Amino acid sequence: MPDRKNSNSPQPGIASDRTPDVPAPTVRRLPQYLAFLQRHLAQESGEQVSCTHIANDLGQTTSQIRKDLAYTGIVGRPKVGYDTAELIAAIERFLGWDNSRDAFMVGVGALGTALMGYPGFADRGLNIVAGFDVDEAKIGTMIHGREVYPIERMMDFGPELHVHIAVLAVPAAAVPEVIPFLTLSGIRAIWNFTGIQPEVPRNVIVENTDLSGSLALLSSRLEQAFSAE
Amino acid sequence: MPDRKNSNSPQPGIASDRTPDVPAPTVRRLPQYLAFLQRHLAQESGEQVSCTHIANDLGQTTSQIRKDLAYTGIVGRPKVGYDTAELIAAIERFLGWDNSRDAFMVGVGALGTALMGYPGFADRGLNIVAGFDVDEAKIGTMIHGREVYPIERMMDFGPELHVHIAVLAVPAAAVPEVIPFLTLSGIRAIWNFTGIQPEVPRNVIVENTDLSGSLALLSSRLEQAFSAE
DNA sequence: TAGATTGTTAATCGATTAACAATC
DNA sequence: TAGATTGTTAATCGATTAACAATC
Repeated sequence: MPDRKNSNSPQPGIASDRTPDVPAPTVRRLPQYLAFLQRHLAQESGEQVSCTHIANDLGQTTSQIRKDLAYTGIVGRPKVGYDTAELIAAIERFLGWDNSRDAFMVGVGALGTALMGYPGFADRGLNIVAGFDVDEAKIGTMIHGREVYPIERMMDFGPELHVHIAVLAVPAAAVPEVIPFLTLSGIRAIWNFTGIQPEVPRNVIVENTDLSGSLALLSSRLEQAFSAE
Repeated sequence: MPDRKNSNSPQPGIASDRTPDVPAPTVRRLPQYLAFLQRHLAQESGEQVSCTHIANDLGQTTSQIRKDLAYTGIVGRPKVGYDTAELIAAIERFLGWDNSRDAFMVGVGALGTALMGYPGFADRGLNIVAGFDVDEAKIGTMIHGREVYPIERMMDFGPELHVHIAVLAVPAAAVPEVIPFLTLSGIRAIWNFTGIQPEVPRNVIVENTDLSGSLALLSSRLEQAFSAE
């Protein structure tokens, strides 16, 4: 049996798939480029942009910028560079940020509440339409204009509203008991802020955002700096 | 001139430095291990733990666990494994999470407010003692028990309270005007949630936590999954 | 045209995984 | 002792950086 895992070799005569296995680090950098390009477009003579330009502003190499941008499918012009508006459109399209998608907030404690008020989500097409919690006291309240429902109701709303994304911000200990509600509601992607890896069916996408990992990096560098004194 | 950059070769006769250049991915994983170990210690017969044990729970390889743990300086015993409590202590010590450190929250909008109410910081020794903002309406209010001051006051409080850490959660556009206040206040480490790379003196540590990078990864995988249907 | 910039291949770098001798 | 697990070195893998021909 041939090992086809991660095969990057294009098969002759067969059109290549839409997304040819873009490295995660590249995808993570795209929003940075996007933010720069939006600032750049607002300036005088910002219609065109070169890799040198982007690299200087973001403190990266031109090689990396060129390689990253190539994944979005955009084509530049030698000597000239890229058309800024076109490049913005290409990145947004690649990320799906040109359409808005609805999502549920699961767990409306301190972090969940904060995230619901964070404009960065809506700016990027992620539209939180409702909150869910197990806490009786929170049910029926409004958070930044969205109502909070008992978690069981997700199984009604999910299929009804065709919502496939959940932002998970419950306490770590509650993760195992909450996950079944998500999977039974038709959720296909979970943005997980709990720090616990949830057990989900293989077709459900989980993206972990772990604040403690970042804090660990900050802490250890600080330790190092102080101990060097 | 010999190239000493990133030299890992220990010099004979000279005691090695405290922190021998631990890879960032390793540091980011340590909090995961810590969380597992704390759960593990609470169980029956959780006094000892092996790499196999940790790897199974977290879905990683034993090689990686062993390598990561070695960086913290802990020594295990063949056949037996590690002493759980000792391993917890070693990781906390490595990260500096065994002492608490004070920090300022700069920018108390939606995200800043949320982060101030997030118990995960205090659990890991990061103690937010005050908030700062430019918005007149917010000054003087209390957020989760901490008062909000005008940003200029940071230059008084920083040196007075010996606070060296700032959590930065102002709008991206406000970053350039806010940074001078931090550096003039004796801030040495910035946990940056703005998505903009701030210009700081070389001795100031900046750790970027960019939610949009994570969202980008989630979005692109979702795009891919939907387009495959 | 001449020169700057792209697109892409090759070289380098660093992290992960595999393997295995040492050890309790 | 026999066998499981550590500590560590070697092999693999993948991302970043460098280099350069193609191009407008």
